[in-house]
Parts: sequence; structure tokens; C-alpha cells
Amino acid sequence: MARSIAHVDMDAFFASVELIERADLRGRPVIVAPSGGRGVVVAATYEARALGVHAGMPVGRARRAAPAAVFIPPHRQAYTRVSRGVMALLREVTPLVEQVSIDEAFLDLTGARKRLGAAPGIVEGLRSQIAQRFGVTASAGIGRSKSVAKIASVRAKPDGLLVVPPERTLAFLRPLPVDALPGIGPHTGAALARLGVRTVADLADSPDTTVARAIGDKAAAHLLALSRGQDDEPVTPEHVEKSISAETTFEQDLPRGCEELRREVMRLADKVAWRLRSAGLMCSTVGVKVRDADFKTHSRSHTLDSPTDSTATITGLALRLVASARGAHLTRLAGVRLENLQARAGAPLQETLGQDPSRLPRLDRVRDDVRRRFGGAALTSGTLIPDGTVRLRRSRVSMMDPINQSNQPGR
DNA sequence: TCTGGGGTCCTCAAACTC
DNA sequence: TCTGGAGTTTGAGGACCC
Repeated sequence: MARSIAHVDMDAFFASVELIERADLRGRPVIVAPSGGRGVVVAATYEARALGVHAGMPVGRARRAAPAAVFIPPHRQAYTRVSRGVMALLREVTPLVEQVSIDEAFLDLTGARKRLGAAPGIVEGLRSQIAQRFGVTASAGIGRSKSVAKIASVRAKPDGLLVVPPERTLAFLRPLPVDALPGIGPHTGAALARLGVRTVADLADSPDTTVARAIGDKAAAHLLALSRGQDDEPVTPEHVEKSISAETTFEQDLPRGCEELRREVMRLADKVAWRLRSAGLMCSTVGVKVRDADFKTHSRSHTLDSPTDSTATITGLALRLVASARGAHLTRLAGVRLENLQARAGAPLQETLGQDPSRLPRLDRVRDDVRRRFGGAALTSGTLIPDGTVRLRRSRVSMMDPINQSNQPGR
């Protein structure tokens, strides 16, 4: 029996969520983008897309392309709230739901068909429930594999459903432009174009060795299989995090080695360390990324002998790596990444050079506890506060001691 | 005129180990 | 003890996705 895989993808998701609260803007070009100077478009309604605006476009260019558009800064908490609701709704139909991003998921409906009837009926029911309960629309594709379902959902947009019967898979795929296949971006597309490959059929009929020479063995094997309708990848509900990262693009390029850059690296290290511990994980590899003013990106990473979740260890290493990274005088972006993640339970602890190891986990514990109670911005290191912004005032504060769990007044 | 942030995966070369 | 080759690991960089 052929599998029935559905791909459900929200339409212009962030922009649609904004319109829930701003019904007066429906039908108008609306662009979700950060208000800062160097941002790019995060989402655009179909009315804005008709004017040439798309996600990833620099905000300045979007303003010129759509001067009458309404610009709204992103509200990520609202998107997460709607996303959680939609995903929970999908799981009411089947536990075989694989969430691939905040606004899309694969569902394996092969088993659910016995209880709930044919897959198109199930998906139409879900789409109408999403619209009714959350006030946003979703498009969907159904096929015998994840790749076919995904390609179909893109072609169903906006607010549509496209069903590809198993026996029509090749007839559906072959006429499509080759970059319709997931995994073919501008670079791979250009490499294939040099071989004269324009459509999925061109790729499917190409000799494997020729394609492998152009784009590498792995990519060639994967894309050739997709082009020939061969894709058995299962829908996997459980997701294992492989890395945690944070990065910032500065309003203005910063000179290498300046205090502000150091402070930002410390802030990023603090942020990823907090997220690491919140997820109950430890990391063995710390990496940094530095982007020059000319957009050239350099990275450095280091693998520890044993895993850590200590802010001090991660920060110290990140600062050393940034200092040793190649690059020009002016820095546009800095990032910190944690890799080789594993569950905290049972992992041997990495001691921190030059620090009393017994103090650090306790310091992190206190910091995490305060943040859990009062929010992520409740507590930060004094070194992360820019000069001249600290105003100390004598005041009495009462709070529960996170370590002793006794109520002690403090300053 | 510009080009975010958070991810995953791949390739290639150098370093390391056997 | 030295050397070369093969296999593995690590690090850097890049492509791609949403």
C-alpha cells in the first residue's frame, strides 16, 4: 500500500498572524520586518509579494518596491503561540507529525486513513479547522513521499490543496523546473544549468556520474533519487537538537578587538549557554562566526575533552576563538554556536581553567533560576552592561534564595 | 542599494592514528 | 626507528532551508 504523506504549510505565516489583530489591513500589502537599519523582510502578504517584495529582501529595497506597504515589526511570541496551537491540532489526527519549522509540518496519514477516510478529506478538515480556530490559512500537498508532498504544497499556495496520486508522481515531477526540488538553491541550480539541466526530467535522465562530478556525490545521489520519484524518508516526530547558536549583526561595523565586540560575544555566549542548560543539554564543541564588513565570513571552533554547560567555559572559549579568527579590521556580525550536544544526565563535567569549578555551576544555577522566575533579561553580568549605563541605588530587595530556598532579604 | 537569524548537512583539506 | 599509506577525526567554509 502506498504511503499517504501530507505537507501542511501556513501561508505568509508571520504576516497572517499580524493580520489577526489588524483586520483593517487585510487586502493591503503588509510587510513584517525589523525596524533596525540592517534588517531584511521576514514575511510579506501576497499583496506585497505582487509588488516584488519577498522574504530575505533588504528592508530599504522593500520600501522602494512597495512604498505604500504597511511595515510591522515581528512579534515572535504571537507566532509561536499560533504555531503551537496548529501543531497540537495536527497531532489530534495522527501522532506521526514532523514539525520542520515554525509554520510547516509533515503528517504520515497512511494509518489514519483507516479511521478517518481518505487523506484529502482529512487534510481539508484540518485546513478548515486551522482557518476557523486560528484565523490564518494553510496550504497543503499530499503525495506518496515527503518530497512530493512538499513540492505539491508549494504549488497549492495560497490557501489550496494539491493531491498527487501515487501513480501520477512522475508525471507531476518531470515537467517541473529543476529548482522545484528541495535542496536545489541558486548555486546547485547554476551548476546543473551548466550541464543543460533545466527540468526535473532533464535531471532524472542525466548520467549519475556527470551529475556527481558537477555537484558532489551525496547531493547528486539524493537529488537524482528525488527526480526519479524515489523517496522513502520516514516522517519522524521526535527531533534531536544538533546545535544551538546565536548571532548578531551590528548597527555599525565594529573594529576587531574592541570592547563592544567582546561584550557582544560574551552576551551571545551567555545566551546560548542559558538555552543549552534550559534544554537539559551539554556541548562538546564551541564555535564562533565572524563576518567582515565586506561580507566575508570566517569561523573557528574547538572541541573540548569533555562536555560542558558552564557559561564561563563557553564564554572564555568563544572570546579566545574570536580573537584567533581570521578576518579584516571591521566586523559586521559575530555569532556563537554550540555543537556535539548530549543530554546532561551522566555526562562528565568539564572544569573551567583558572576558576574554582565548584562555584561555577552554582553561579549558573542561580542565574538560571532568577531568569526562569523573572524572565530572560532579569539578570546579566555587570561586564555586559555598557559603560555609563549603570546607576546603582540603595534599595532593599526581598527574594527567595534560589539555593537555600529560604526567604532572605538582600541588597 | 544591500544582504537577519536559527538551523542542518555537505565537502574538502589538514591533522592525527594505526 | 623511520616511513608511507589508509582511514578517521576535526575544523573551516559554504549551500540550503524557513
